[in-house]
Amino acid sequence: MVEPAPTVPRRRTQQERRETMINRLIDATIAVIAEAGYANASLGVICERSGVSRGGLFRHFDSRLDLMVATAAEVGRRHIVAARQRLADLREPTLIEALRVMRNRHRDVENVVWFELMVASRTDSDLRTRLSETGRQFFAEIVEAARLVPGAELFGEEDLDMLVTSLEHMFDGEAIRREISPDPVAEERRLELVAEFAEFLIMRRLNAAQE
Amino acid sequence: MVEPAPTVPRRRTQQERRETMINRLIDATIAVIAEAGYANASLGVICERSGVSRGGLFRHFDSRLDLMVATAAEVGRRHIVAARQRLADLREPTLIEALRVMRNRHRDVENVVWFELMVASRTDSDLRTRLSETGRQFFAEIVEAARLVPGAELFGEEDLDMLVTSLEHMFDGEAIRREISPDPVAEERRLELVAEFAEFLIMRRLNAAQE
DNA sequence: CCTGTTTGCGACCGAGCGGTTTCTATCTGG
DNA sequence: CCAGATAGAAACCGCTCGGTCGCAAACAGG
Repeated sequence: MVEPAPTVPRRRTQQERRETMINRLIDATIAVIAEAGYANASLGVICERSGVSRGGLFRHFDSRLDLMVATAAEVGRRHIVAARQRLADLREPTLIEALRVMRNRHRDVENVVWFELMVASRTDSDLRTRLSETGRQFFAEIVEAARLVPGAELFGEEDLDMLVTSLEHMFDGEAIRREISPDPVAEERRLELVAEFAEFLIMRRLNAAQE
Repeated sequence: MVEPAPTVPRRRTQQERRETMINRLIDATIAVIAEAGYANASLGVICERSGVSRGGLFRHFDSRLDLMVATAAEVGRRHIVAARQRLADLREPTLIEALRVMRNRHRDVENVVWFELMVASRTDSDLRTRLSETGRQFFAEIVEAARLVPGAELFGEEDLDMLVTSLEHMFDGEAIRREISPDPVAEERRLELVAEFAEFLIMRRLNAAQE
């Protein structure tokens, strides 16, 4: 019993064929949304990019919306995995290190795609409906990941949620702005400012707890 | 000499005809972008909304891009005018009042349209190029308007710019998020938090100046 | 009032869109 | 090895898009 010659591709199961196809499509969708935006991510360019035909695409996704929903779930997943990984890499991250991780995450394609989907959701009720559950889960997992940062234990769920959301908005806006008119000096100062503020908040909590 | 009967519209100059036409088109464009987003603001719906024909539109704007650029200039103008007005209304605004003004501004149609245009700019190089000058001017005027807030005099141009930009990003993000999944409690807490932080910054500046 | 110019209209155009259909290639279970 | 099922390709469809064009109405100025 020998393996088939390497020139002839080995037999793949239907499930394998299916999964590679879906992965290629989602990868291409992520790349295209990041480069061209949600509205310009047409099935034509996604198919071209992924090397999958239109027919092949519709075999696995019933509509463009379905593809976008699946893509949202995937970028959300990757975002969380990467964020936890980066935070775990530096065992005891300082505040500014953790903030830098967060900022870098928000500059990555995954988060840019998520942002594009959120902005599109505002004016596309179908997309908004379909993404609502994914979104809730995603936001919850973000806050959960934020628990890995020292000092986070001082804040209740609601406060931490609000803090993290505020930072997300700031870094999202910065990520967009820097692709229009970059300002690295201000970016660095902003990071330091936020770090100082976070330390201020932590100090205040500690003092309050002491009394 | 009598005025013509009111049933017969009075004679208008060519310039008047032109200006009312342009105003109607830009007003409609603002409304449509705010409701449907930049990508879905097609000339068809803009014409329908404004009551102007396609031919009429192209008499005054050579392309959709030109219309969008003109719209950007107009929303920028209105945003600044309104912001200055609101700040002037309360003579000596407290920090939290000023922040509330800013937040309300960012929830208004004008700023939503500006935001849509900025997000679209990221992936549309033509739009980005055409809006770069308008954008620079706009950002500068925002920072200038921020000088009306007591405490602003403590900060240099660059620092104030960075602070205001950070707040803009936060409020922009919040304005989008609240149309997807509103959270009024967190919004209020966020405003208070930011006010506290601003006070913290001002205090630190004052102490630093004292030494 | 009358001629030339500007303004406004709506039918029309090619291109690209999301989605369907038809047909072939590949895998599956017996 | 073979019949039925799944995967993948490509031509095709109706529709909407931004933009053009020829014509009629409204204004301008002598």
